[in-house]
Amino acid sequence: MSQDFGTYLRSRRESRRERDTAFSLRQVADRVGIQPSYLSKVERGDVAPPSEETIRKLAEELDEDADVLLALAGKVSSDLKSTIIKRPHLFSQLIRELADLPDGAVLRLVREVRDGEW
Amino acid sequence: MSQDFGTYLRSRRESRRERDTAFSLRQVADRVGIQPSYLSKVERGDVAPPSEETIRKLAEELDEDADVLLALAGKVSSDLKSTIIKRPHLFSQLIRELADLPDGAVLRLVREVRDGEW
DNA sequence: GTACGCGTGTACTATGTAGTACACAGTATA
DNA sequence: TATACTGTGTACTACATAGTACACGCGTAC
Repeated sequence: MSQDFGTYLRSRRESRRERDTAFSLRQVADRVGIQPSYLSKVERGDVAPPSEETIRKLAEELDEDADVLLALAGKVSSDLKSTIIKRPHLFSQLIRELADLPDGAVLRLVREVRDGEW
Repeated sequence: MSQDFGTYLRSRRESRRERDTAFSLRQVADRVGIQPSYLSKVERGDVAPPSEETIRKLAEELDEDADVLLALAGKVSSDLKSTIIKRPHLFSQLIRELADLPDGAVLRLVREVRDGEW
């Protein structure tokens, strides 16, 4: 499950590398501010996924969705956490209500909230 | 912030104790399966809040809402996390959309989903 | 006046998290 | 054939998490 994270990360990096040699493991690690050996271990799932902060930097570097990358690492963005924590009863209810609904229904809800007057 | 957790826990326990002497710190700790000295430290904010599992037991013991207690401890229920992690893009969007809406609007949404045909 | 239950202080621990530092062998480059 | 860059192996670390174990002094009830 957190093996997925590394595998995905590597595939994304390798993919970018085909067009741009600046996406070697070493150079990405340098730009993100971590040791290449560490990134190597992360990509091979040899160690647990990095911290949220490091994942965010990797996401930006590779032009990926941070929320998705965090999810692959088994984490939830800290801003979402704090939103839930501010009104736990309300948000817990809602999320449990939506847990089993199909994508379409949730998406419709997202749009309704965004467009509608709430 | 996690001082709140202990303070709240103590007040809830003391409150129940007024009517039922079985709610001494020692007895609650015993029933929950932790050391009294540890619960003492938790209630006084001397240590960080316990694990989710222990918080759940405390919530049941004191007849409190687990989500609220977890929130006071700065945590989000793991079942909510995994719901978000399964569809990160969808749920992250939605939660950010709702973050700044007033309680009433979110509540209306909860009800709408529960009652409506979705 | 002692046994009991109470909350608390001190000391310690196992496991997880999030990495660093450095050396190494292989490959490409000049 | 040096040089440079590549990914990786090994060893180590600081800090956080989630507690346990045991002893202590205090008040109360018998």
